[in-house]
Amino acid sequence: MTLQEAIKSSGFKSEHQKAALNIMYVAYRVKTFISQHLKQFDLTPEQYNVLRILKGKYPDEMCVKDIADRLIERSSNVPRIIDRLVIKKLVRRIQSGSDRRETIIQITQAGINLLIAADPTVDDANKDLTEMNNTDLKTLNELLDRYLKD
Amino acid sequence: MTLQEAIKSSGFKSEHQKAALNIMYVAYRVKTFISQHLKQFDLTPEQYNVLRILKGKYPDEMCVKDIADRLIERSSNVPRIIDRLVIKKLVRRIQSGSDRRETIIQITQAGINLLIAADPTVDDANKDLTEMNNTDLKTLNELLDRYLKD
DNA sequence: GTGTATTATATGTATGTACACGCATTGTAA
DNA sequence: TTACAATGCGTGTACATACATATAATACAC
Repeated sequence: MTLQEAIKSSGFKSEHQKAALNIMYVAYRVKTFISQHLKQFDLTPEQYNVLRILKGKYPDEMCVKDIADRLIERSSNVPRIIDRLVIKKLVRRIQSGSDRRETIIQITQAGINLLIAADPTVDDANKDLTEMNNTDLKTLNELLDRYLKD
Repeated sequence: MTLQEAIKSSGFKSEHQKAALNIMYVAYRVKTFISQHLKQFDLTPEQYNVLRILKGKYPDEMCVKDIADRLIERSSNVPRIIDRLVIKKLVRRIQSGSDRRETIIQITQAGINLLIAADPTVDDANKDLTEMNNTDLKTLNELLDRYLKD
């Protein structure tokens, strides 16, 4: 379903306006799709992303700020996402020794195991989203890389 | 800033994965940018979209479902967005006569005036987001239109 | 016409966001 | 050293989301 069909409208003021709406529409669909596939693991996309970042650095330690810097959404709310991961025992909070302002976040073995189970599902979901061939995907990525000014 | 710079990573498993992350990253930046420009009008992007849909049909009447069908996010929460617009006297709720399950939502003159003030700002913001020329924007839109399977 | 399914709207809960702020700690300049 | 600025983390509030559910009204099968 294209943007026009989705919002029952085809009157766009400009390619600029259509592009902005189009990007947000496709992103919404992508996020929803991934979210549905993560549900079986009782993870939200945000929780999954935090876990993925932690596993990527494992066994290196990361503090809250390190995680926030690697998130797509520059969330000021990483502590609350971590709260929920701690409750599920997927990560641990440890007071840093070197800088006592920092909280070190460690992924637990349970967190690693959950990611090992979830990752193939997410990879498959990313591929199932689209039938686009690799050439077109590359072009799309290049255009998206150039879309934002700064 | 490209996706790689933003998330301090360049290791993508595939063009599929990069495209999904890229779309969500650019969408996040677009939404944040528009949101900042709407702040001066005390509107969230969601509230702005609902108002814009109502003005687009004005003076035709719309019920809650009609609005939801035209939103990019297929929100089940249009009633709560309308709650906030009613408090600001930008829209009115009216019980439908033809089908008493429906609630007719009318944009008020204050709502129309606010949109008249806000629309040029949003249009400018859409253009300020990017330096991309119209040819590339068209290509981007075509690729986005083809990205999703269904 | 009656009973049941469907539809339109609203609401409760958990989760997420932006923004503002508070607190403790660290860095730095006088 | 001491005062002040900056940093890292957490939290309060308003707003938004998904999902499940509730309620009322309508549609439909029989």
